Amino acid sequence: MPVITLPDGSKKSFETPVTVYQIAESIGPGLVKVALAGVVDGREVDTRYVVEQDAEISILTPKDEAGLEVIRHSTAHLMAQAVKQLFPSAQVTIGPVIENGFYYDFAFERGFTPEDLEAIEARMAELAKADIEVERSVMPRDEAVKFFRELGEEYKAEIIAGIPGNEDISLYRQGDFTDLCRGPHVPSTGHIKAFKLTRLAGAYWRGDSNNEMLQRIYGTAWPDKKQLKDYLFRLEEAEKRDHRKLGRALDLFHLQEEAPGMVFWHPRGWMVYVLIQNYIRQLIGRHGYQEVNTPQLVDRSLWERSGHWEKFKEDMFTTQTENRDYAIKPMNCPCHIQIYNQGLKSYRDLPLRMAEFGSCHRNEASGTLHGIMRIRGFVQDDAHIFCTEGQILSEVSDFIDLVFHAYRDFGFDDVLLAFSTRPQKRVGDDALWDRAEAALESALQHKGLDYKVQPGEGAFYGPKIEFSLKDCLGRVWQCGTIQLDFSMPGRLGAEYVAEDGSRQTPVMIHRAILGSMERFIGVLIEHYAGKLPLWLSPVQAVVAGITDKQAERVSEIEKILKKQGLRVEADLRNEKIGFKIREHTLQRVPYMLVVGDREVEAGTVAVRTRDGEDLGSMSLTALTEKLTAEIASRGR
RNA sequence: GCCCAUAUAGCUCAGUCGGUAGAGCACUCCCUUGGUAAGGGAGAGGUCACCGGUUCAAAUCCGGUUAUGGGCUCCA
Repeated sequence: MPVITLPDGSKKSFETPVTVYQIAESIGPGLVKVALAGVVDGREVDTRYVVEQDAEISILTPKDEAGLEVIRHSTAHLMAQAVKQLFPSAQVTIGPVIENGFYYDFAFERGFTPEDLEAIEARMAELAKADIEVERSVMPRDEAVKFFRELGEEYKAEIIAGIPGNEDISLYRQGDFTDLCRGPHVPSTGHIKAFKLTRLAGAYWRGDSNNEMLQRIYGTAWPDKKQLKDYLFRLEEAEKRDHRKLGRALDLFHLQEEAPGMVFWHPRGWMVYVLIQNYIRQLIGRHGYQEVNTPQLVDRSLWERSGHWEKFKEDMFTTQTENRDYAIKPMNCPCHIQIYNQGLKSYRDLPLRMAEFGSCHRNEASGTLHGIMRIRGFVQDDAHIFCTEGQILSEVSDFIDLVFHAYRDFGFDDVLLAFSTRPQKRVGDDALWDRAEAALESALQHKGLDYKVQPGEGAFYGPKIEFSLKDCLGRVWQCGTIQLDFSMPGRLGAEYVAEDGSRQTPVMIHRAILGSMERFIGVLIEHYAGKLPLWLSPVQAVVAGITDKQAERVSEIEKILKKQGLRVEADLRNEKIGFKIREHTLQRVPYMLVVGDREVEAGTVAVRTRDGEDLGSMSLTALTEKLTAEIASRGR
């Protein structure tokens, strides 16, 4: 008879086989009400699952991450049930759990409308209220295929056909709706208490753009109404931080129809841009990089030799004169090799680190464009390191330090690493790839860093490490990258003279810290909700008088602070001080320096932060010291 | 590129049944000299994204194009 071990180590023995539900019952009446599923010896099961032998068991409730996933998964089923009731001709396909919610893809002869969504949501609420039991059953594979075929669910039948023949097919039935599913699911629909359908989208069957387009409905689900409300509130917060909104509101940049996917930088935005560039310049200068600049327009033949033409010709902008075809450069590496190739290099020249704020254009598919985060014309903080195989470890290692240092200066402490290996479509033979992958991974291990492996996700010429940072809302942005390339230098004829006088091909390391300047600025804007740290603020302080009596002193202060290298503006408009403060606060200007008769008299300014904090009056010297210290600390 | 939606003043948006367009903010001018998030008044401002169709008549209905938004696919 089963002896059950609970998570706290306590044991309970039962006379006869018991269900997870009964176990919950034996622990306490409160638990029974919230029990969603169980974990038996590490396997998630329904509450109706019968435990016959000794086992370690835990009960999943809405408080557990796994319990919440059960709710979300069951909400997806609930949605599918509602859709089938309202639109019987829709076919169900897949409906997985995703971050914060779920989606379900349907094959339907027309698109769903927002009105449909409301109807579906209303029906879901009814079905949840009816508290319909959810029952699991098992069917042999062929029978299951037949079952779904007869229902007209061709996609489900196709999914089952792909499941190994020896596996049981489990089905979940709730009222008139049956779905193929591994489970577990909530015991009854009444456990689904708080959900909302959030958006409609198209999605390809099996994620393949050659397949038909399905209708996807996204939803979110939570243990209770309060958590749902909190989530919707967080969504609103994210919307307020949207870099496209802030970019306009703070007069940083704009985009317009005549240049899709390309940015018009306004003075304030460009100030941020240049500040970041100068920071990177200074940083990599200390790490032995030399900055270069290369042409925008390069003959097609170079891209053919580099291998880009074959793989990316559809995505490159091209132009021609009388008898030559050019491509606007989509990346900088082939050009950097041209500089390398000028003059014979010695092993003594290596490692040679060549950096460029390389302006690149890629004809990204129209549907992928997004604000300044995903654009067609962008600038990479790019560099290529030419070195020997023996130098890889120290170069990669140094770069990892560089990335972490830079991210911290920008205020990001949480950095995630991913290691990507050889993709299907690639250049270079397998022996090269073996060496490249081993070199990169050993650098990673040498540093003792945690990283995720992404098989097949490498660039076509070599494996890579990607550096992603987490912003204050927990969103992850891939920015930095380091990629080993054992192929392109050889293809483009780069070589050096080794110690023994022989000609050797250098290894090339592609790397970027921020990735695209545009995208990185977009990330910064959203991370800080526009309140850029002082060192990056386009306007660091505004000086304003109470009335125009102080105008002269205000201008004088502006001049003094500017002379000290601070980015200061005077607000001499005929407006009340409250109005000026409101405007500059909304513009996220870090400091307001208010000058009234008292301050003129005392030779001070009254300082107020953009967060509304009153720092009182201080002398210009004290102010400058404070600001200088804050600037020096950057985003740390 | 694919699916769905959207496009009206500088910005954010309203515009009913098809009858030549409206608000708030911003802008200009005037009054106001006011101590920490909006002082008051007046004025100016629109080829309703673009092209075509239906109609006596189109911001409105239909078709196409472009861009934008949400996804999918892609991302050297």
